[in-house]
Amino acid sequence: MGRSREMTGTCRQILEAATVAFSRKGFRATTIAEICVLAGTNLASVNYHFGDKENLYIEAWREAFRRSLEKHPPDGGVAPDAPVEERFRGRIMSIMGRVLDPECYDFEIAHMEIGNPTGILFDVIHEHMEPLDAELDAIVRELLGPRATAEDVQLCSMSIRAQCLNPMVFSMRPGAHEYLPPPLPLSPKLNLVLVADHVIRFSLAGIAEARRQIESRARAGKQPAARRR
Amino acid sequence: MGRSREMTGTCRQILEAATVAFSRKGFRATTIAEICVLAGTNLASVNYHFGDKENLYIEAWREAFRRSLEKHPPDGGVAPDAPVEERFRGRIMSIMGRVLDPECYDFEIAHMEIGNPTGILFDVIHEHMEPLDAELDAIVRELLGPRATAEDVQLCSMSIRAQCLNPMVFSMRPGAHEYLPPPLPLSPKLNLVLVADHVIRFSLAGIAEARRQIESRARAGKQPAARRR
DNA sequence: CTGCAATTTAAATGATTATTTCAAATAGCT
DNA sequence: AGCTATTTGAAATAATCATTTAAATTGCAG
Repeated sequence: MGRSREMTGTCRQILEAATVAFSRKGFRATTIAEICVLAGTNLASVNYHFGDKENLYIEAWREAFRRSLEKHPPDGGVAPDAPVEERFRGRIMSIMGRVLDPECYDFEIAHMEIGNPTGILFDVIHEHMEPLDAELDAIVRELLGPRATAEDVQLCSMSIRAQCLNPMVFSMRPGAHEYLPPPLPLSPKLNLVLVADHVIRFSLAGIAEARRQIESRARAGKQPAARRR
Repeated sequence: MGRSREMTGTCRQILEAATVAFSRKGFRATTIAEICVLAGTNLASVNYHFGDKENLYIEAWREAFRRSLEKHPPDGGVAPDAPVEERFRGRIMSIMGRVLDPECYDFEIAHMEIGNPTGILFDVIHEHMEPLDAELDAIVRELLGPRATAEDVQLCSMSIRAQCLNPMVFSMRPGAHEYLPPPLPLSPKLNLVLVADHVIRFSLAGIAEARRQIESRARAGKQPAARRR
């Protein structure tokens, strides 16, 4: 079968163009024609190599995710036996790195999909993201101490993720305004390390406070004749 | 001129249908036909009463914002001379109320606009939101103490807003799954008071930590022969 | 009750835009 | 040279919508 074991030039160019295009405009607003122009290939190439647009969408997200994690390992390069605060820092740096890195498209595509759902991507995203989410949750649980309930963990994880994903919600990625029509009202010049450091300190303080509350709640519920709420 | 001083039945019905429709699918994906079906009016009624779709979009957001604030006053019902923590709590309750209340559409429409910008709404949104944003910033500044820089305030405000808006990003508003195709992976049963209380405690702790850092930074920069970083 | 202006209606206009397919051309390999 | 994988350009196919128009209707003032 000639060349093309996997990923001949055209194929790869389409894939890369697709990740960019889908991350900017989402599935519906992106046209195959646009992708092909960006990829420098013929209009028919997408259907030839990927069958249809939906399949390309899935493959593009897979590829974006793979490359994103390759560049920003989820543990942030921190050893698994490092102190929990260090492991926490590593995770946040990794997530925010992926969110803010203009070469990473996985979160952007996922965000577009959530904002204007097609349903095409939910299985793939869930399958790939869940393990990472669970690992972050485990670290948060560790920080909250042994008395933390699942709900405690969920609330704190929510606060943390919200902060990490926020720059994406407001299109504050570097270069975003080159393709986004109107200059958005709030767009501080942000610097990964500055923001990530802030998020880490802010969140560790929030978690410590939650832990205090959890432990005082546990004390109150144990020592005297148990009195709930 | 007959009846219709302002807002005859049809007009109001269109406006209400439009806020709902735009908040669900954004400007582009919403068709005039859809709005008219939802409003129970004729297809031509939008053009007759509002001129065109863009103008309806603007009017719909205006109306959604007005009603949202009417239901959830920005100060959360806390007196202006209350302690700053109380005023902070009031603001958060108000914002999260608006975000999570299924009858409020202002944040949802704004979020759709940000995710898939048309530019049509930016002026109106900015004009209406800025004062409120500034008021929250002022409270954060108060909490951070006199030594806080604009950047300190900005970072903390960002963390707070991120947490408040997060439920919207993940379509966790009550009833969202009735019109959103696929059930999203993470959708905890959330309760306004529970989540808002968490956000308030979490954020106050984060702010307190930031304040500590600001003040130790100020001490370090003053007393000894100034040594930065 | 008449006539006028505001509203509502149904149908059509008109213009656009995109995915997919196809048959022919090309290029690489043996 | 001959086979197969790819690339090409163009066309087929299809699906929509915002907006306009002219006719019908409504409600009120005179």
